[in-house]
Amino acid sequence: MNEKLPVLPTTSYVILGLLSFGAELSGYEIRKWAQNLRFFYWSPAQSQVYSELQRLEELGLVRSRAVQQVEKPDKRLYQLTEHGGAELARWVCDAKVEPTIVKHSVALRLYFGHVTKPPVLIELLEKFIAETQTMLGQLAIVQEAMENEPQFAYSALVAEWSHHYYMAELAMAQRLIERLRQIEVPP
Amino acid sequence: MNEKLPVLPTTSYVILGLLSFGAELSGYEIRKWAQNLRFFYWSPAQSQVYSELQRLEELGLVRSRAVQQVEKPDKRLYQLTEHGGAELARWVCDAKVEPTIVKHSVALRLYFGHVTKPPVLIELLEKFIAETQTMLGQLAIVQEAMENEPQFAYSALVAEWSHHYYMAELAMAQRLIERLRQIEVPP
DNA sequence: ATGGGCATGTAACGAGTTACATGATTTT
DNA sequence: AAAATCATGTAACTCGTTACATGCCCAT
Repeated sequence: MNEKLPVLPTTSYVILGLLSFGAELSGYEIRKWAQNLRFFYWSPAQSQVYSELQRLEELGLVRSRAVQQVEKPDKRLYQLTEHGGAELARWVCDAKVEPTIVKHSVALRLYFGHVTKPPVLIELLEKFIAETQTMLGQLAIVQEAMENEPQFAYSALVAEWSHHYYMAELAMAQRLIERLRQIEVPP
Repeated sequence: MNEKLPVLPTTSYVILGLLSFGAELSGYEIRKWAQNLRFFYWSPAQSQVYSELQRLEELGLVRSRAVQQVEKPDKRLYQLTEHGGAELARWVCDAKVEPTIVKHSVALRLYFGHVTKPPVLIELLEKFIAETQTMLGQLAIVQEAMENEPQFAYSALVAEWSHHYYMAELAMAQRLIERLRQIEVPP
């Protein structure tokens, strides 16, 4: 088995990683957890999670068992195999550092700011600030749930990283609004 | 024409936006310019740019003309149509603020830090710092080229935003290394 | 003469989304 | 009674990448 493991997309490692915390998880649970990573890693669609799980099982990186539940729809619980754990560790340790992918549509729209007027851009940045504050609020909830849980020490570290990132975004958006106001007045 | 314009991917607006600076551009030039946006907006593959241009022309948002060159391969130069300019302005002003997509594979690997040991993670963060410094260097070159060019005032603003972002990433990675060193020693 | 930059494009594939379908349970 | 949550999955599609193919110019 897996003599020549195909190159897996990062989404696969997200799934392997979540299973590495030890709990047996359903596709549904993996999906919900993956959404909490959206602060630093865009989470895939629900259907993507299920198809990735199928592939990972075919590759022998995860194993599953069906659970018949009383008065609830059937569940399939997944866990990491030895191969899966080894492959995850290999990826975390040895994979080369890829540049971070950012798709910042607000920055992009500001880049094309000449097609409109500063007040419109200020409004855009104000909406962005509101969005960012919402994200910070959601992040705080996730952070609270991890407090003093030693198994989530690294998760907490990354959450803190995200927190700083969103705070910096907030500060920068506010500074840009100030700048745009200065342009707005003179002519 | 375009009574019902399909929903366009952001990549389309990147192309329309670059053409909105006024110059007639070839696919090749658009691609090269788009790469300078990678600091805040991941640039698409070369083949993607060409196929997007074809679609935009079919939709009447851009117009092209072939240029026969002496002793050089033929060139096709694109420019924005009125429709294209209007659609771009509509997008910049009216499109709703989508959450920023981030795919931070280093943060993700740190999140799964429990599968390895702190020294490995420190090494990972050091590589990340080196990568980030490279990005800052490349950004500085782009920034220099825009200095005192009034048509690129907004571009310069966004470049500054990116600069702050990478500086914050640098600071955070350094802080995380300190933290990991503290974990490393005691047990 | 070898490699890099200019210039365009196609074919095949994989990643990822949207929408749909089903059905039970729990909460409002 | 309606809406949200739990739970899984398929089908159709688009986005985007990789690899390939071509050919000329320019610098070393």
